[in-house]
Amino acid sequence: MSQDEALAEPRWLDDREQAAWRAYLDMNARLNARLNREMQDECGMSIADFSVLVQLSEHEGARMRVLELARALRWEKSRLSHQLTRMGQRGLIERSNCTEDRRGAFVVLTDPGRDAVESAAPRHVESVRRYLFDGLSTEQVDALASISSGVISRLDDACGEQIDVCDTAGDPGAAPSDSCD
Amino acid sequence: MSQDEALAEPRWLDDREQAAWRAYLDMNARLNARLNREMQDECGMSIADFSVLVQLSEHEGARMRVLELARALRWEKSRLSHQLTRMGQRGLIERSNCTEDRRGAFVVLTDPGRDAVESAAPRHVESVRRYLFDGLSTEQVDALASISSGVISRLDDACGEQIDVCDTAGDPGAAPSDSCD
DNA sequence: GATGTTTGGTTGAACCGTCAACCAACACGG
DNA sequence: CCGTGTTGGTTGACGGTTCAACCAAACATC
Repeated sequence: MSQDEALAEPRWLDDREQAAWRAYLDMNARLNARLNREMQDECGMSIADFSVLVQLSEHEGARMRVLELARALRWEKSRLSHQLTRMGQRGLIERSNCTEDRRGAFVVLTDPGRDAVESAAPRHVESVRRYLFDGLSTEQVDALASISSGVISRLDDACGEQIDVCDTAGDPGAAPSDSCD
Repeated sequence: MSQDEALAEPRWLDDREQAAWRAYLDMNARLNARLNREMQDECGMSIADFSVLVQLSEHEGARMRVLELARALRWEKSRLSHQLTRMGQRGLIERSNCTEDRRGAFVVLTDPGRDAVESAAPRHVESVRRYLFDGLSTEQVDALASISSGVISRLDDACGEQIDVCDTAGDPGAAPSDSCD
């Protein structure tokens, strides 16, 4: 043990970093938990449901191919497939098959689905405001954005070295326009 | 719909806030995924396993009561119980019953458990450094900390209004000392 | 000492996410 | 037409999380 550590010479976190890391982890866990619970209690669906509905509702025709949706959400296709099954059972979306490419499938927003997302969105934004943005200065907002995008780009870089599910074809900076996951 | 919205008058996020929120969500999802994957691939355990082991190893005697552990991790007791069962099966911890309070149970770190956490810790820190701290200025580190603790305290406040699993008896600022979840 | 309440902890079912396997349809070379 | 590979998508099993129910020991009270 001590030999490994001596060889690897790990640079432990200093006090400030420790404090920041702990606080970040704590915030994360609790903010996610809270937003999810509120969404569940007030709107009867999960944040995951909501994210899917948002993507779909923002897309013209409110219908998308499954993989297109998966890429937009940065989800694995398997996860999305399971999710769609559940959402289909609750009537939030429907699947319809694609005539051009008969392997493919479309996901279509149903009327109840649209109602659900339209009623959930403002409440969700309120929560995000209440817990996050209403307490932040504009500098803090910018700091959060720049920290986040820095981390993201470092993760992207690491993506090349190791195997990972990177979207090879990127539309960097394009596409989605609204608030959600 | 438009009536509800008119009544509730939701303050949508402005562009900066949107950008920050999206970036934050994205960072979160991907950083968690990455850290978890690395922990799994390199050390054969999850971040959850690691967190439990860290708490345990930092505690004198490397043994804790179950609820003490749950409070330290801010986990529900049920979640912890399941987790401990799995970890017990893999030999990372053991349960031993408490003679003073015969309802109670101790969780004890086993030797393999100690080996596992001691080998995992430096690698984990390296990853956190690589993706997060090595790319942040000291101002950004402080900003992250202050943003996080702000959100946490707002969540704590909201805790009074609504039902939630707040630790009523708080040791605010006390206890845990090292890097983990 | 019977009775009710709280505390410490486990269990089972249901839901969610990941992984690996799989299947059907396109695509292309020969 | 036949193989071979790739793409779009689903499925099943398994680990993880939550919820509600449960149990036993402790405590309290009369």
